[in-house]
Amino acid sequence: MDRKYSISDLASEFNVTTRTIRFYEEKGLLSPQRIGATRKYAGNERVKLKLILRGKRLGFSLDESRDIINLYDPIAGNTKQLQLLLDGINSKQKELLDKRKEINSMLSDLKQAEENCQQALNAQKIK
Amino acid sequence: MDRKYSISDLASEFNVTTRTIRFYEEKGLLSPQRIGATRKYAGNERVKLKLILRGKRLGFSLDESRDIINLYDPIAGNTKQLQLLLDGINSKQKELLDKRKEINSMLSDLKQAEENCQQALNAQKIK
DNA sequence: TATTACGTTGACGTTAACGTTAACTTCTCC
DNA sequence: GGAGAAGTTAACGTTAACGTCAACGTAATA
Repeated sequence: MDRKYSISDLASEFNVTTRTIRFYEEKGLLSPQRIGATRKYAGNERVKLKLILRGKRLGFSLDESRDIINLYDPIAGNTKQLQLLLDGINSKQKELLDKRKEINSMLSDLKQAEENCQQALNAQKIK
Repeated sequence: MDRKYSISDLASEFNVTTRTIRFYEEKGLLSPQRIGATRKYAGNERVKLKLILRGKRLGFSLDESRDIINLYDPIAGNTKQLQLLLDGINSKQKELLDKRKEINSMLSDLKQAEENCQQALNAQKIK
């Protein structure tokens, strides 16, 4: 049905303030329609916000998130543009694979710490 | 051999400024030895710095990184302390699993975008 | 011996990402 | 019709994470 959302709809759905959403617009990350002065967000704008917040949780800056969003942009006219877009996508993919590797090593570090901790706890129990 | 490092050794190895390293100390994340007034970093301090920077790349704040470092702390005396430590480790593990999931969905989004882009490029070639 | 390199401690400046407050409009509802 | 509730712009405040001097000490080296 292609619903529309008010600013506070999105704010409460994603647990951010309306100030935050307006700030993202100010930075060129969102571009809602206007009914008079009031903002109205269609589905694609909602998705953008979702992408921004996911980016944030993964340590991307707003500038980076803007770039990421643009990678999904279906405009990209000529071949050169498309090639640039593809390069951007590939580079961001590598970046993410690196992050995933780092997460994995962090997880294995923590697993080690967990075992040590378990060990020490068991030693206490025996006593 | 348990080498020691100067502040600029670490700075150049990890590609940060000495200011950054001193700042981390100021925030209680590092605690190098002193030879006179000069800082000297042993292996464990070097590892801490590594953990901090990895944390940063994954979107953790310095406060969070300090907590993470403390999860590896082998002091943890009594059972209650150990249990708390274990809880902290488990909670951080879950957090990381969440991040990994988000990375995976971002990767699959990008894969989709890549295919679309490839598609469009092929369409250009045929022409 | 003077310059160059590296170290130190302040202390103030900067940027990203919002928070907060003010002053105002517009809509709904009792 | 007046009292919220939700929207707006504008402007200043705040915090984290450093950058950037300045002013100084020390140690090697040309």
